[in-house]
Amino acid sequence: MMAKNAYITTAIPYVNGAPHIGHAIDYLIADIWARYQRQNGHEVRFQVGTDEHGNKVAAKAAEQNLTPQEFADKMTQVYVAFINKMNVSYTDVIRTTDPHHMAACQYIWQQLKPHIYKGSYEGWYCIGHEAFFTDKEVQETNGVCPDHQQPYEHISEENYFLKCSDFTDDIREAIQSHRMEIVPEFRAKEFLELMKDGLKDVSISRPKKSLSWGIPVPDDPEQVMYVWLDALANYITVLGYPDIEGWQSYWPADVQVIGKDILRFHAGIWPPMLLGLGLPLPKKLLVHGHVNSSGSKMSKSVGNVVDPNQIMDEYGVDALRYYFARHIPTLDDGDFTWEKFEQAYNTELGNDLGNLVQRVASMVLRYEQGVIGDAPQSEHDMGPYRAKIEALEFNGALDEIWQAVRSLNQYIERIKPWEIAKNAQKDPEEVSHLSEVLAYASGMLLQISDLLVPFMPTTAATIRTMFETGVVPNEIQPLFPRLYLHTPDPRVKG
RNA sequence: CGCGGGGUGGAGCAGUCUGGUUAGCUCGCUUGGCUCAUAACCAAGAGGUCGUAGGUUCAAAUCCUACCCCCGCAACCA
Repeated sequence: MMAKNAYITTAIPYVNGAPHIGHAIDYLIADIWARYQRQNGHEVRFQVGTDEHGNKVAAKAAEQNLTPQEFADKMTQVYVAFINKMNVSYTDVIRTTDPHHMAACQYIWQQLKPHIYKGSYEGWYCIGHEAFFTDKEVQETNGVCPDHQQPYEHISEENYFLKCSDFTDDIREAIQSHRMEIVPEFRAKEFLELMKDGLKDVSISRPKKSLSWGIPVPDDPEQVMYVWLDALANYITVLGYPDIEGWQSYWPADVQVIGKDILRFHAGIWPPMLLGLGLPLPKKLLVHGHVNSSGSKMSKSVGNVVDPNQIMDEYGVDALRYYFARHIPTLDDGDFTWEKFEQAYNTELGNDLGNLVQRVASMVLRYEQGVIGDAPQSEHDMGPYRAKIEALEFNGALDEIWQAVRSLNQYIERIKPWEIAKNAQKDPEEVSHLSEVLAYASGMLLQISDLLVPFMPTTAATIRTMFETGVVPNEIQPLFPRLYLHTPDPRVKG
């Protein structure tokens, strides 16, 4: 069978702030999917990137006495370093300031011209910022810009608009028929409800005087592209659209991973763009939830923001990947607390998995001098695991892996290799029995390690190298040593 | 009557569409067992008016009605 091409995308973060847990979830979900597909022989293209235009970036750059490009370069490095640290197996990095991307956006604009018209955009404008603010922001600040101590003005200006409304019926049909499936289902319902009166046209440009840092609109030097067209286009420009051969073999994307906050743009603006270009719609939009902290939203003012870098520094990448993959439901909101995290780390990673690996390895060392014998290949039923992954419920797939971990622990308890070892001193037949049992256990661990590959690639590799050569190395380090950095250590009395 | 999601033992969830064995699972807790292992592992147990009140039915967490509570969203928030 020929390897099938597969394409998965992540939302490109706006570089005016540092990477946070929301981004981490995005990358992690996409990476799990990508690694799973590769394991199954697919050729995977996996895009990450950064969104770098706009006034906020220009303003931040000015604060630091940098040009917008210099600032964006710096922030992109921060993001790429973060993505690497998470061990994300991306294949492409797209930057909205890439010359090819910018040229492609201008091409896209030209192609979309039949669906673009000039209109006026009304909104709340701050002269100090030279920018518009949303109703929400205006409301929250009681109509006065906190930075400039000036009331927002309600003004209107000339903009180009994309006629999303032209595509309402088509898109509704695509969602309902699952030609563009929105997962989970309730998000699809939510969006269909939102668009029931038709998609709204969206402003896709700003006058140059109010938005300087952006891609120029073709044939109109007074206008600059606003974020939507610029940022959303990345999903195809990164593949080479329109002029670099090869993009056709990856578009439409199999899965586009997004957060629930940006569903409306990916379901209401992006598809009209694609249809306007005559391109097929993505097959799936995977909408994940948000991560709360102790039940409430993470916010700087509440002071409950958790830095994913800290988690990785303290417990390692795979511990972060594990917690967010298993304890944050893939398709819904979840909760992070240090207590929950450390609990999961110590019990599930340390006691269940880590200790299991350790006990098997040490028995092979102690009873077999490290040499793993032969055993009939046993197959744990992978059906439920696969079903969960196909359904994009990665937390459920991890539950299945832990079933396997548990049953191996039970098996060892039932067979009691340490007793066989005692008997083997008198009864030579027990020698081969013991060898068989430990070989079976080692085989199970190899299988578990395969199942872990998409989720915890480093751990999976460690387990594999430990058992696959047939000789267990003498030095065994605990996979997940117990850590009590944020909760009291129960081993310490008093 | 804006829209959506949800209320199941201490915590997190499954089960609800297609009513029907003792309401399942993970974590925590208690007790027991074991000793290969990271104070780990295994077993048993305690703990639940399935949000509230009605209704349908031989039978409801599951279907119907009303109500209460929590959480998101409410179009340019990258």
